[in-house]
Amino acid sequence: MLDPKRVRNQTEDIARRLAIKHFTFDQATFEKLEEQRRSLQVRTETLQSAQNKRSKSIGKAKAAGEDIQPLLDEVDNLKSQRSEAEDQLRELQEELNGFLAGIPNVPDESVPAGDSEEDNVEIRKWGVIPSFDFEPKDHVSLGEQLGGLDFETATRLAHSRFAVMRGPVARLHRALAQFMLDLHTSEHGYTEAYVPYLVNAETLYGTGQLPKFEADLFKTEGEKPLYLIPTAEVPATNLVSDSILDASELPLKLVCHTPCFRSEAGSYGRDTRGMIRQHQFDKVELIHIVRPEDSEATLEALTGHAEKVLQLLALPYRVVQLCGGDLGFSAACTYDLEVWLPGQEKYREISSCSNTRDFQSRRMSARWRNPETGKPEPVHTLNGSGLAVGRALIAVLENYQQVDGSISVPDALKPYMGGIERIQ
RNA sequence: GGAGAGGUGGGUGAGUGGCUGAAACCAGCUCCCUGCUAAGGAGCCAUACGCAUUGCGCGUAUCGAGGGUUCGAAUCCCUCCCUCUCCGCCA
Repeated sequence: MLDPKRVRNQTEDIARRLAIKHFTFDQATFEKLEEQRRSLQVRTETLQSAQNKRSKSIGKAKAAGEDIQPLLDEVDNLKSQRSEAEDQLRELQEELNGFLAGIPNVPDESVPAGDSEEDNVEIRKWGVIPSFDFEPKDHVSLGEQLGGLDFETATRLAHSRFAVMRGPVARLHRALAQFMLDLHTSEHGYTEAYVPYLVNAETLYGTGQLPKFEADLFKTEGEKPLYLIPTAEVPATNLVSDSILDASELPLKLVCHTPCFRSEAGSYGRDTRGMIRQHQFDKVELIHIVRPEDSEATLEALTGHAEKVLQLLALPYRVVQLCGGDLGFSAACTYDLEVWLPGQEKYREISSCSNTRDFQSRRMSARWRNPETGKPEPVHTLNGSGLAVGRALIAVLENYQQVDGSISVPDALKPYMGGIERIQ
């Protein structure tokens, strides 16, 4: 949610920057709604105030033994006017809220213009792209050959876009998650958190998935529906919703390993082969809750923490800054980490690190008490994958493959593999 | 799932229809006193929105949530949610 005051005062600037995100801000509608809201609110409150005054004087008049009938009549009249104004105000308020809730976050000035992935800007590269003296396979053939990746059975049990893992490959998957969790907690100062995998609509509203992106979510049946989380960002960021944090509690750094569930509506035909794009995948998520003045530097640090995972796994990658057209709804600025996949001979996204500034914190009412003003002010929230576990598994399989189709275990993962040095 | 008890400000906790946005205490903040420590004294101390901003400010809403009764609700009624205790069930 954008700050309504800011939208009012800097309308032109907001509209210009939202255009970079390919969002057309309907200034006329906003101004009309805002003006109506204001006059209705004043009217309602004035009537309410008058009514309250009469009601109070009734008590006094009664105690003094005076005739209260004239006052009662007056209140009756005020009341009908007020409830009419109230109904109009409520209706308008809902319309205005709906309008504001649908506006994406304003991108930072640093965000490059562009329409899609193609226009993202490469910031840096790390590592050496491995050269094979044989034709490298992709993870699907490698996984099937090892008996560790099974998509057919998963489809029988559930649906397409699910995977079954077995044996050392399943263990490698677990090892990756454990390794990431240990790295972030012991080297990068994160606190581990375990959170619900099913959340309610309010929680999803807080981080920005609702109301606009319900189609991407799995929803449970029932009187009070719950949704499977599409990322740990949702429950983990909402840990601070509806609260006022003390300055001494910031920054809050959380790491969270969860499965993620995405319906991937609208992605038919994309990455249908293999486990690049699944309905269910694991992710280790990094969350920062910070003071506003710290969020820019924090995004750099957060991205560095995710990069460290790839560096320790010796997987070549590059960092790109997302262009306006590729930026997510809640993000003001995003860096994607793209890992090299020899099977595709391409860099593919393995992490996305975003600064949402006060966009999510306003929606979920997460504030801190600023010692300088003594007032509660919205915190800044950031999130980043550190990393997507399924895609990390793909990257390890493809980059560490040997000529015979076996996989040598990366040094960093050996402590987690119970003595297995090679998967074959 | 069944029975009972309860949800009030950062915390404890008073408050059964008007003078209660809410006593008191604790924590916190400011000032005074004090050689240090300890103790003491005075005051401040919820949030959101709006109006006015030359300045003190003023208004509305909020006592788990929503609805109702009433001129007037933290207080009465209804529904829901949550917490605790006991029972059942289970990991």
